[in-house]
Amino acid sequence: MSKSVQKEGMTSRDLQAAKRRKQLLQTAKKLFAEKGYHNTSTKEINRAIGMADGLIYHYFPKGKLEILHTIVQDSTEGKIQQLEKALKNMDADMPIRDMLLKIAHIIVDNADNELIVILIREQPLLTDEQTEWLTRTFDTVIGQLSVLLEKRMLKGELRRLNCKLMARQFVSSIQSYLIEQTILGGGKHRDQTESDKHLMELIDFLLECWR
Amino acid sequence: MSKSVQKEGMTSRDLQAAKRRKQLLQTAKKLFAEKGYHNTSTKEINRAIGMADGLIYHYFPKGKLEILHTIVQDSTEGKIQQLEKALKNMDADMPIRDMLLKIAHIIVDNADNELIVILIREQPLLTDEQTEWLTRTFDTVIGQLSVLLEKRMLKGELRRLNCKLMARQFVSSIQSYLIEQTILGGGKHRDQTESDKHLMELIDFLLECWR
Amino acid sequence: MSKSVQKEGMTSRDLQAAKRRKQLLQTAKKLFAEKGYHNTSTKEINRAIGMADGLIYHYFPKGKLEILHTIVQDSTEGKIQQLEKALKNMDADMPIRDMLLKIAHIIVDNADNELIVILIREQPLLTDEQTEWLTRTFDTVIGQLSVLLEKRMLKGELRRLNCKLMARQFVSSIQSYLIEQTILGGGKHRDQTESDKHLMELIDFLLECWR
Amino acid sequence: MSKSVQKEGMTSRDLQAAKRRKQLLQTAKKLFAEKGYHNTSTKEINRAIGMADGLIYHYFPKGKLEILHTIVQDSTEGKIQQLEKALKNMDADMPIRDMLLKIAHIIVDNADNELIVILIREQPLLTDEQTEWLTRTFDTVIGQLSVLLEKRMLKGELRRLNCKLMARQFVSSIQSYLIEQTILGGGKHRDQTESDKHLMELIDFLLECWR
DNA sequence: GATGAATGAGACTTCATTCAT
DNA sequence: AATGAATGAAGTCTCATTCAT
Repeated sequence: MSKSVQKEGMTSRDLQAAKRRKQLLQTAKKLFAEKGYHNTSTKEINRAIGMADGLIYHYFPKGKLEILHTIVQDSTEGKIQQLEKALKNMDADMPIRDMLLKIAHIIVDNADNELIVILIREQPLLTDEQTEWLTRTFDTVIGQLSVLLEKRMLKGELRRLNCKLMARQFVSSIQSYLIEQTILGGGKHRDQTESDKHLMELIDFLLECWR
Repeated sequence: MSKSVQKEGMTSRDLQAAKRRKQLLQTAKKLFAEKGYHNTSTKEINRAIGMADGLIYHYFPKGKLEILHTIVQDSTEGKIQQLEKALKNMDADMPIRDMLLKIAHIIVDNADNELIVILIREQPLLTDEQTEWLTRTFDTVIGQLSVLLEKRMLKGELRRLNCKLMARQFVSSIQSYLIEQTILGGGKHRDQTESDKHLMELIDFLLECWR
Repeated sequence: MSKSVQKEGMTSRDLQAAKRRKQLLQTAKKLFAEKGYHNTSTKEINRAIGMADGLIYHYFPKGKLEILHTIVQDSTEGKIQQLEKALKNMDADMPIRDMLLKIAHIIVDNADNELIVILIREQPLLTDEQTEWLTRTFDTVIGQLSVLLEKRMLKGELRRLNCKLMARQFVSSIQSYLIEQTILGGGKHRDQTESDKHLMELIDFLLECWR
Repeated sequence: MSKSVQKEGMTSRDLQAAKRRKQLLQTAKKLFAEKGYHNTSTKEINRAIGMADGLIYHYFPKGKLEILHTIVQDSTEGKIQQLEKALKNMDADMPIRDMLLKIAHIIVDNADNELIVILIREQPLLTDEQTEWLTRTFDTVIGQLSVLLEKRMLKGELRRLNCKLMARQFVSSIQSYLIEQTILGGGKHRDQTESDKHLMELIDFLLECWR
């Protein structure tokens, strides 16, 4: 009876416990992203949610590292599927500019900033499986994206160019944008509108290049 | 009297000391890049170069963090100047493809992989000055590059496009390439030839887009 | 109303509870003997019998130490009486070899191996009363045994020797045998037949010495 | 350059360190024997010798268990050789009573009480090698002792009996004596004279049996 | 310059025990 | 009776740093 799935038949106590666990993960994620895994003590996590020191080992018997792994697992789980599905169901008749914008948003919104920071900064601490996930995600997106671009090319909406490289170019742009916003950006928090404008600018330029 | 510059009048003892210091920095850099700053103990560094535990504070009185800062300082020092100079002296008559390839190589070779990993992973530990260096480097390269591209555009070698965005696109591509090779790549060590081919492919595609 | 004695008028719930309690004691005894008291957590005991963590304090309100004391109490209770009775009722006409063998078996069978390990290893944790039991048992056995041996001596079945020391010699032999089988033996589990043969050999040799 | 062997060329600092290490082992041995391994905290050991908390890991990097293993190693090392040598060099012309007394004293004096308590109580924590040492010691002593007894038998000083079993009987007696003095005896500390008298009594009785 | 013993704060973790449900 | 979340003291261990030699 998985704690995270089974929601019916849970007593209020189970619910409370599930809530604690979730809160613990959220707080740890925030702190890990902010200050780094090694710079965040378990005590600090506990204090942040007003929890007794030992309780962490009730929820995560293998300790602090299990928390990190669980955070990454929970945050990435299903994301490839979501991405693949979204890309697969992309409407072929939608204007290409709208399509690219939509894809960009899916990637950017899907990738929460805290997760990105953790994945990059704490990568040596991740499991092999999780490290592999990073690579696979890129490849998947590029693969499916190049298929979509190819269709547009055949319809004459784009010049005849190497689709794979077009896809890589698109992903590189988004990646740069994300890294700038998370790792390098540090404190600069631009507002949503400005962010959107930046994405739009990127995509319009790409289209100009590809037409 | 900077230890690393002044070479005349050094006794053999001074030379030995300078050698030790250099070795310490190299080893620390390697370990920091491999396992992260917080996961590398000073003891580990000392053991790696067969040095006594206390001696680290002779070379770096402010301790471990000073080592990190020195590594970053030494590794980045003069790099912007080198880049600026290289970009400024770029031959205007060189075929554009060769020019872009040369620039790409300057960036890639300039940026040693260990440094990149450290700059990205340990960014919160860097001094403000060093953090700023990261941003300035990008801006500098993009600025000068866009000037170079504009010249080519005026000569009719490129389509009329936004030069700033072209430059960003170029830098994003290189950045993606570097990140793939360092942070994400993990164990995959491609050989030099394959790396060169990849860079060439990127540039040829960019040129195709821009013409 | 001792839970382990009173069997009539028990509801099925009482029976279930009595069963649990017994199972808990058995499992704890096994684990304490195997890994030591301090190396066995209450959680481990609970998991082993599939019991909730808190329930241990329903059965043993004073906690873990009470379990140890109860194990020792239950295991030793009545054993001196049994021994005394068995020794007292020893048939005076039985061949002396059979008598000694019978006594040896009474001691060995009476002393279950897990109990011996616990008594010796965790002796500092026992109550004073229980510690005293250990000494008294030895003295009792030696005292009564020496009486039995004296009778045989008077009947001319044995040489004229110090009966007390004969008894001690007998007990020492059995003790060595038991310690070899429990503390030192570790993994070596000889079968019953071989064990019996060893005891017989010991006794035949003693008789040879004493005749 | 082994710390415990090389004594020449040691600076006063080395000597001081060696002294500390020895003191640490002695104190830990005493405390482990007194209160048990799990009941003795590292802090307690440190306090007992006025040492800083972390220093234990300078001397024993693998921690508390390494201290126990070192204690057992140091205490047992060379003891078999000593025993074997002493038994081998036993004067064949010495009166048999004196010989047995001497052997008893070698065993008893060789076996320091703290070590015995630790070996028996903490046996599950020992290395396999150390556990094996216990068995081997018994076998060795019994083997050599039975050779010595056989010689006496051939000289007519003893009856014709099974030498191996005689040796076992001797060792069992000593073993019982030791266990009584250490594990079971608890606080009772008899004086040396009384102890000697007890051993003598044991041996005289054995000789009476064997003649 | 060099050594490594010494320090002690603080990290992670375990565990018996309590208690609301 | 039963559950398992909650508690917090205490344990083991790590580590950057200091300092006498």
